Amino acid sequence: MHVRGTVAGEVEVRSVSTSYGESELAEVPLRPADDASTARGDGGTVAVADGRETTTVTLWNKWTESAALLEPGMELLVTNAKEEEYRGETQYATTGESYVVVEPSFLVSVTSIRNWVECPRLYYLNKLSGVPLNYPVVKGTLVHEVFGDLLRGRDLEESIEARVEERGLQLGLLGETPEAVTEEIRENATAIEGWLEQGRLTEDDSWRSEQLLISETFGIRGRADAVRRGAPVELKTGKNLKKEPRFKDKVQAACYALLLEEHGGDVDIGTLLYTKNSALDRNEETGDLTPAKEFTMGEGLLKYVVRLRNEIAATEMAGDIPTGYEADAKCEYCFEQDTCMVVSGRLDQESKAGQIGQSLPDEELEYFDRFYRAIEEERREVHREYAKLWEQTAAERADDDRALIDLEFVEKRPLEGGRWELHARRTGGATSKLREGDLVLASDGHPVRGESELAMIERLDDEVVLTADEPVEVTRLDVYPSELTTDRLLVAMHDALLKGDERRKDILFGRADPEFEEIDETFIDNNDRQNEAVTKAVGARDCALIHGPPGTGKTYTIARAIRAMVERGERVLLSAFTNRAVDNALEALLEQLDGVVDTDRVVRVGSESGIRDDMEPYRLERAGDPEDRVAELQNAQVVAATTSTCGSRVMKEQSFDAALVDEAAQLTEPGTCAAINLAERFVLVGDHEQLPPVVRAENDLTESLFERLVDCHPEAGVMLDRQYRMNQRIQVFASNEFYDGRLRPATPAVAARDLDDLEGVSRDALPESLRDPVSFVDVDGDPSRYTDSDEAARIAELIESYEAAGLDRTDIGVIAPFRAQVSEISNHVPDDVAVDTVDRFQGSSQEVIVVSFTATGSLEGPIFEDYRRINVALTRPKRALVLVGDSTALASDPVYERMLEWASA
DNA sequence: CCTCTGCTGAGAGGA
Repeated sequence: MHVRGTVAGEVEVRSVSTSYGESELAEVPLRPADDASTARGDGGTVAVADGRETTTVTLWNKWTESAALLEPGMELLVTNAKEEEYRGETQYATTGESYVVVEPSFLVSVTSIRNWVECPRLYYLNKLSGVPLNYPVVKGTLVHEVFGDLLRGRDLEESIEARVEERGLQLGLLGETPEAVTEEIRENATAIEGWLEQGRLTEDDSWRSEQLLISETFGIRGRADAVRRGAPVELKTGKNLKKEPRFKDKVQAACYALLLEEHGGDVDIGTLLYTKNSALDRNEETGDLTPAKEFTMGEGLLKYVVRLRNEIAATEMAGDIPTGYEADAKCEYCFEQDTCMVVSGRLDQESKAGQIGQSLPDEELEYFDRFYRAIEEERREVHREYAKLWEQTAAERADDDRALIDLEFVEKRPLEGGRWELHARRTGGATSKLREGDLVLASDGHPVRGESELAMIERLDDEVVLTADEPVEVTRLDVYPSELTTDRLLVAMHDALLKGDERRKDILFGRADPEFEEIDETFIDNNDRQNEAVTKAVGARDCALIHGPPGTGKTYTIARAIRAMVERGERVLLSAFTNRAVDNALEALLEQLDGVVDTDRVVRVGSESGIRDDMEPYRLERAGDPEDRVAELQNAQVVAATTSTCGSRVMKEQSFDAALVDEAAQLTEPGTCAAINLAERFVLVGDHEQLPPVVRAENDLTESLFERLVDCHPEAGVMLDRQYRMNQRIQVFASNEFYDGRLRPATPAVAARDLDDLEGVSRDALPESLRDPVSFVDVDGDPSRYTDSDEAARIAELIESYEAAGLDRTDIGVIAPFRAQVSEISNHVPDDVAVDTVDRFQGSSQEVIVVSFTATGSLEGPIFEDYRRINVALTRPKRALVLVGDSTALASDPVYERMLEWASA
């Protein structure tokens, strides 16, 4: 039986004498995890400390190593345990068949285990500083891709040509030619092909390539290069003339064996394929001509791998930093020795390799610590998402919008290159977070336990079209939780602190004040603050901060500033958190650059699905001739990309004179660093009175660098104060409440904006209660929590009134706080009315906005407590704003009460 | 209690 629970106290390891001799054991007090105990904990009716709640699990011998990692509160799983009666109590103990898994829901990747077994410090450094673009790695990846193609039956030459072409940009940045790369890949691939051919002649092989595997029991995930007759085959690009595979390679294969075991296999053979071994390299001991080395994986190795995995999970849960002493690796043979010593020295960390260099100042060490912890907390949240793949039922996943269940499989079509196109039909109208271009887990029923594969969503309407390596008969799609963003945040912070220049850090840490060059030029002649903002941005030696409240033309200001920089011959990076914001800013910039710079010197970097269709002509194609690809990027005077893409290997090779970051108040500090790390100077543009960064955990990431710097260096900031969007009556509340009354209409025409200005619209045709630019409609609250159907019905009537007065439905937007209410309203109103959450409305505007407050009783709840959300909602309309809600509930909060007074005036 | 965008990935190798 399996025992699972939470460690309920301190664990001690001791020795005992048994009939087999001296043995080690650890007695772990465990509070079993079962549904009953969870329910009781919630209700609080049964004391948690109740003795009967806790049992004891005895871990024997080698498993005591894992026991020593345990802290109270950690999760523990013991498989195949035996039940024992001791003094009238039921206890458990490991058996010869047992595995002990620490924090099983923390999925450790196979690569992590492989790095860790070499040296835990190597694992840490890899996580902290990432792997830069280098040729051996790109070549390795290419050989793997070709291997996969061969297994899927693709022609060798065709595969090599296509794969090299796909990586044109990377190869170009590395200065490689297609011919030289092709030649090298061919050498490795020939070894593979020969070996495959041998197999085909002698036995009936069954193959599967590139399989993504997740084990909920062992807490491991990874992607096997290939599986042959149920056993893992691991491909290596290097040479190995020894008799045995390298130990870390064995460990890697053993990880896949564990993963395969959970998926119904029973494997004890692993194959390592060293593809640089050629026929000429006859092994002296064995006489081998083949690149393949088979080895037997004993139970001991598999258990050892799980113990390694436990060390990683425990370290991550505790937030510890490895020192290298955990391993008996020899530092002098390590490729990363120098890096390791520098990082240890700069961050003042204990390390087996020793430290070199001067430690960072205390405030930087403290900063590193704080943000390292915050980012790792985010990472653990991503891991919680993985765990939900098996902890939640399909229906729960669907309710959380994280899965589409009930798909009907239609067909699979083979694609060129051995991949597959999968078609399925949606049988319900369920919503989900999934979008076209997303990478998902496509399964025939369960994302972990069933047949499952990583797939790309090509189309998502009534029919779902996916592409994948294997032909899964897909009936369900799950969001695939990715650590990529977290990885990049950590690397960005590392680069800012350890690679950033000293002057930059003086500014970031408030040790020096930003300086500005005198500029005697007028850029914008009808708006002083905009002109000042451009002047500051252009003249900044370090940084400038532009605070742009709603409708104040910050996008235009950015575009004008970039044009001025480009005219001075500078190379500029344009960035923002979302693809939408990047494309908006780029659109405005292209207008400014018309006639100033060739459009082929403006490049948009990002994925095809992320970039808006009309910006596609500017998108940097990754595939093609290396020289061409790299020229397009290097010659670009303006490069536009999301901050996340700025952290990619390709972008990290680029450098700029200036970085302009739009919507900077929505970015975490490390997120902002990913962009500004690439430039000499930076300009942040945003509004910290609107929505803050989206983070999973509450921590230091919730305050943006923009907001912190506005406080720290007010002299570097400019606030745009004239808005071009709202009728004056609409603007008043936001101006007073959020901008100290400093926001005002840019022109009398803006101030007087009215529905009557629109063609065919007559304000007098509206019911009297809606004739004012701001109106309030009182609705008795519906007691349900996140929806209000009365309110939705009332909103539908309001829309009819506006339509009757001549307004086009596409000029109306409806904003609600909850997604549930958004879909409730969508069911009541015609399709061409835009209905969305506040968060998604940020950055856009409409002629008429209707806000559904969906609040009853009290306004408790984070959604209402963050007033920045109301600021966004109330500042979207140009000519008319209608607030719909329960006045009693709204009046219970002073800010909302003031809002009511204003709306009803 | 809620809001929710990014990312192809995970692993590529060198004594």
